[in-house]
Amino acid sequence: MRRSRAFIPTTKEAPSDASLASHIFLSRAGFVSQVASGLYNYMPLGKRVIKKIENIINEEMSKAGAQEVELSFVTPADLWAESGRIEKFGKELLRFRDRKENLFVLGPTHEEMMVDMVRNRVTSYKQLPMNLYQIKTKFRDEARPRFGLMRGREFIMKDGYSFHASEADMDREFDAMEEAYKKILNRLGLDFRIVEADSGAIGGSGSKELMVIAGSGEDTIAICDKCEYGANIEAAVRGNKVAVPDAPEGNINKFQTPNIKSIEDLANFFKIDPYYTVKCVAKKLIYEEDSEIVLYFLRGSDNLQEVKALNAAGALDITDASEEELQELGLVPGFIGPLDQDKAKHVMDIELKNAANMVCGANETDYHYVNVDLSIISEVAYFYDIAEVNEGDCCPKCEGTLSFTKGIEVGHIFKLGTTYSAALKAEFLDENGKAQPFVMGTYGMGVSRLVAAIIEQNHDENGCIWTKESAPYMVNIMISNIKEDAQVALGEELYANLNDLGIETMLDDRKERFGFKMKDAELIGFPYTIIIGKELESGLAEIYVRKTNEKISLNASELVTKIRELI
RNA sequence: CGGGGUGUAGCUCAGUAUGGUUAGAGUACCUGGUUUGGGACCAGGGGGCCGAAGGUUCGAGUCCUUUCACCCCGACCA
Repeated sequence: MRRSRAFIPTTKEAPSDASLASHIFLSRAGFVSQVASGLYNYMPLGKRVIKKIENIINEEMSKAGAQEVELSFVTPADLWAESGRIEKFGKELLRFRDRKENLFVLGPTHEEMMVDMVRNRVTSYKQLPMNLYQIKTKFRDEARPRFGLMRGREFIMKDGYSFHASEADMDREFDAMEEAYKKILNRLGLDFRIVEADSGAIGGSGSKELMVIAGSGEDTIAICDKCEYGANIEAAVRGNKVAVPDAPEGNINKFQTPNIKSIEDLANFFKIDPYYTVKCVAKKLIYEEDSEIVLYFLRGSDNLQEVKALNAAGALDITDASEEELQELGLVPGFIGPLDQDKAKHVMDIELKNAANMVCGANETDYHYVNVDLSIISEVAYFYDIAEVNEGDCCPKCEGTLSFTKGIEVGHIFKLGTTYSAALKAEFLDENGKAQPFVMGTYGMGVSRLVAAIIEQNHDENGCIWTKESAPYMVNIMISNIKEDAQVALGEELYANLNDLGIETMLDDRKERFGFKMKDAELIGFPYTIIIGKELESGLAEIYVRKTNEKISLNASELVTKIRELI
């Protein structure tokens, strides 16, 4: 492509609302333009990057034996009613009626559609397993889209669904997809981590997220410094503490603790480590029909992980409980303890099982118990892992230490089981001629989010730095002075040669000054820029490497060879 | 969905407290000239329903009401 003819509207200034590097540079370099909240146009460069990513996905999916399909974007609301997700998805589903007043939704994900396409067409175990996927625009009417391509309302996603006759076969495919996804991200040149994730309300036996490591990521992940273990903070677990603080000694006793309500005050009052205090976090759990107050007890040194708390109660939603609501139940905020607790349902953190030498509320204003041995209630109480891991905690898999980092979720793979096939009555006949629902897996990867993730991880103060397999063009040939015939001649010659070699090349043939064109090349982020300039008088030219900022000076005749060597 | 903010040229923004000629700057764009290794310079030029609707006024970008859009914090996010 000739730069003089290309539609690449670069700008010196970023849109005022952009704060993230990817958002700023993708806008400034003319890859995307915003249309409305969460809606973006892909201009030629952006479209090329999208295609690059899609091609890699297609190649790896094909190698893994998956077949590409394309499902209708507009989907009948009936299907969503059938699976029960029309309520669950709520306002994120964009609904509308056609001229015949039939209700439709724009697909935010396509489990229902895929199952619908397969049911009654795949009817025998002999046809299984089967893995179908598509790369398609999705629409979720997010309450608050943000960060440019990172979280749009309309976005491009690869979504795949596999159908199996058994759990074991689904597990096998799940692992195969994890491998395929690894290859895709490696080819894109990304630093990523595959982490354990919360399976949430969707159920299933497992889910993993593919996180691109970036400070601007919206997810916190806990990773081990010694092994491969990594998990979303929502799902992270920890190993046993190596060193625990010294325990206070004594017999159980009731102590007056005037106005001592917080863990900090309590620890100071008794001069003990918060590790030996019992914290109570009261939450209101929302279910389909009603709601209730649930008390969560955990060590004073820990914090409640809300997603875990939600899962422990099997509720739809969790919110804070107000003091009034607690008092109505006869609870005394600040002094709530687990002993003789009959006012509200409660959940104990797994670490409190048989914990000794604890200080906890006495369920009475201004009183706490000390030296409590919780083994006295450990037979009857409900224990669940509800604590959020802390930095410095032990890895659950090895001797290592956990630390936190931020990640961008670019993929999520799920073991769905029979959730959707059962709801939509998608069945096959097994060896015994018995009808069984498909055992399913689902595999998502955010294509447009990957574009942003690549730049989040690969940029500097001057602009984008595309990785080799994601770059819109591999080489940019810059003619420094368009009035110098020799420079133009060499540029044209190289342009023709590189194109013949199948190397995607941009020829910057604009009548602009050197600095202007360099800034432009840096902003766009071509991996390599051939600079044809003054030194041509002595037969030399340069190759500028965007990633390292180095300039390699060499004889003009060696340029093509060197480029082929570099790419 | 709660709380806050902003809408003026393609883009970034002045101007609005205190209403008053023809609404400004930078940048981008067009023409001509000079320049050509790090976002050049000179001269000339085009470009605006001041988000929209209603109102107050002799007069509204500026005051009032309504509304829409976008952004930020939070809640939410297979």
